Amino acid sequence: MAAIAGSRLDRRKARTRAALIHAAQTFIAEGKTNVAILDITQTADVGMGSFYNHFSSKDELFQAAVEDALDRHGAALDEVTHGIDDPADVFAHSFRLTGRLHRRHPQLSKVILNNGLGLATSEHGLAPRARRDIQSAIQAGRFTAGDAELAFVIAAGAALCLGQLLHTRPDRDDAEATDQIAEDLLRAFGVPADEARQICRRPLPELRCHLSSDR
Amino acid sequence: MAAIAGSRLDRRKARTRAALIHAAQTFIAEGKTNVAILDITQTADVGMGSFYNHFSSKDELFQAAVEDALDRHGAALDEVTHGIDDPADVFAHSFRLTGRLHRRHPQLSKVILNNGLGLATSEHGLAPRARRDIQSAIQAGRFTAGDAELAFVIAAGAALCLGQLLHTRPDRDDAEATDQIAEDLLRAFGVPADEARQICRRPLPELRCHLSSDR
DNA sequence: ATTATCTATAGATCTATAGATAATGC
DNA sequence: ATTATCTATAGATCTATAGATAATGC
Repeated sequence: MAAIAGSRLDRRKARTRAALIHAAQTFIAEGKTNVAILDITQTADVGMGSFYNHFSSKDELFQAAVEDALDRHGAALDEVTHGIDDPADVFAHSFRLTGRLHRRHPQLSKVILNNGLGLATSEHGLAPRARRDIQSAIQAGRFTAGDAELAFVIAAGAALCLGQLLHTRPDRDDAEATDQIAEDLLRAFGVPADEARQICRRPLPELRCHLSSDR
Repeated sequence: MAAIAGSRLDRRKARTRAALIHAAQTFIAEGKTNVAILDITQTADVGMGSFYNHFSSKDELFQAAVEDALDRHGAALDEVTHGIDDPADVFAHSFRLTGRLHRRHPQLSKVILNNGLGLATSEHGLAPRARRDIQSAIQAGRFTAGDAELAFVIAAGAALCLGQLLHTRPDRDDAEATDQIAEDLLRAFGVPADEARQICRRPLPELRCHLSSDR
């Protein structure tokens, strides 16, 4: 929509790069990380030679593809938590949105899940935000947990495994399961039960964009 | 030690297979799943042709290697929980042993972690045992959690992310962090705080064998 | 005699680049 | 004139097997 910065040449280049990243995400989501570079460029509808204008190896592309997915997720999180002051509430909103991601944006979700525990150590996406929120909540006295890092371990692990569950059990209600776990986590971190319940029942705003690599 | 079943020929075959699996685990633990089959057979000190006597593709070998790691872990869990009746206690022992695995048997741990969320859906290793224990504990009234599957999601996620943490933060005390999370989980599942604390402070027996693929 | 292993390699596949073409800038 | 793209391919790499050798069974 709005013209992206740079010359037309820059935009063309960005388009090719985006096509490669999108193709890579398609393969990652399918668990096919052994595809030939030619397969990727064909899926991206781009000449084989163009690949090396942007990435010097398949690994570099895949890393960029995961980072792109995490950044989309991160942008969605920022949007949904914008303007919320209570860090416990921010944390809960982020977790609940993440839980809804898996069904609504399965490709994005699968790229993140396929990266596995990389999520927990990444500086993009959910991890840095959850760390920040947990620390803030502890400092503000909203969480009584003693060790922010251990609280993060529990939350990040639950977010990942929940995603896995929602993909392997299509019969389960995603919002219900997600909100239940969010509530459990708040309680585990020291939020009173009734308040935890209330926070996790607030309506979640709809998202605008970011999210889909199939935009 | 004790003679393994079968003829000498069978034992020779088993030795070759084990060498291939062990080599595969070495590479998986390093995150190198793109190695050539020749690299694997050389690491296993086995002829290239022998590979196809045992596996029809690299993928098949890697799957077997992960399964072997999970089974070793599972055998260790069974040993450490043998004779314990209270399912909450069995669960806690399993979790606490798993936490100690990462530093004591880093290769085994890394094979499991590298498999990522596959742990949660596998029928080998921790997952089936944790499911069983959580269900038993709920039925026995030891856990008050309403949904065994969601409790499992939280526990499995925590076990995985904890492993990741213990590898990326060598300064952290592994037993302390593990036992703290185990205690948090018991409380989250409805065990009274003082009892949860007590369970997670019991001494853990030393293990005999299984565990190391570097035996 | 049978079975598993090893060595060596044909053929398939993939990577990375060279050189040609097309699009944009000025 | 410059920059990005495309096509085509040389050379590297890998897979899967054929055929030879070694170990075990009887």
